[in-house]
Amino acid sequence: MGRHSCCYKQKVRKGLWSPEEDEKLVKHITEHGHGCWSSVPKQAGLQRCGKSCRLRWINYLRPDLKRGTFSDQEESLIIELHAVLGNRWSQIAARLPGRTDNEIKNSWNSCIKKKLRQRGIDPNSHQPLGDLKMPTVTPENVNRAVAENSMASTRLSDPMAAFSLAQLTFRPDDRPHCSTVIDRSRSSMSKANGVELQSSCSFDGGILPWSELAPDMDAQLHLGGESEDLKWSEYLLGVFPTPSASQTQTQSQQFTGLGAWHQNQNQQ
DNA sequence: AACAGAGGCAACCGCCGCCAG
DNA sequence: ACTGGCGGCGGTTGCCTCTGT
Repeated sequence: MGRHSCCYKQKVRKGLWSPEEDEKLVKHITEHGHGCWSSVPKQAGLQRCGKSCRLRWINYLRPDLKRGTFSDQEESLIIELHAVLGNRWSQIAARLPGRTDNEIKNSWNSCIKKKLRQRGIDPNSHQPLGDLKMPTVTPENVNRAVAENSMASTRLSDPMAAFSLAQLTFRPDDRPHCSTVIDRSRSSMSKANGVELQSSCSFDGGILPWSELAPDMDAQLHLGGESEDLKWSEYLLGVFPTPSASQTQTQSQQFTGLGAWHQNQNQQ
């Protein structure tokens, strides 16, 4: 249990991914798809375990990632979804196109929780701190609500409506800046983007279409926050070719900053 | 300028569920 | 029915950067 067999078979590298490793993984998946993750490291020439490759791809190399600061709408949405789904980050991520469960989880733990407490809201129960009269949003409650609604074609709209969530949303004016700054010098920052995949990279793991869950927020989500956010794809455009361009360039041309990474590695 | 503490974030660990043999 | 392999998930860790002194 735990560690997969592939991790025992060969000596696998750990720690931050180098640009070369990213390049190899992107190249392999772009050309062949990931298929069986456990075989990806070998086929791609990586000394990593399959799980590590999968994680790296899903969280950083996937071309449809948005990255950058969470918009107010996204943060509010995360809070609302967390009130209903709890720590089911993958399901929450499924409602936020371009966001990963890891990113949302990190944001929740480092940023959003703090903000909720500052507002006098318990991030676990989503109720005012010290207010014990209100029914608590527990996993049991959520499960019950979800189960009840799943009877009718697995819709979650009612559980969402069952909880009064207006109190949980942030006002845009007083939010402390919660930034995910793209640091170009950081060694492990992936440089991949704009790669068209054969394999699916859509958010299809959700339990129902986003439009069914909160149809009117869908538009807001795509409009909000874009202007101030440094979009991952935009950042990467400078160092990584667009899909059309990538087909005519060698992969080695698509990555920059190798020197910085080597320097970093040497320092260690 | 140097240091210490806090915060952010990438990656790993361990567990679970599914599925094929 | 059982077992092992694998994908997926959530929790946690540890490194790096930032910020305050």
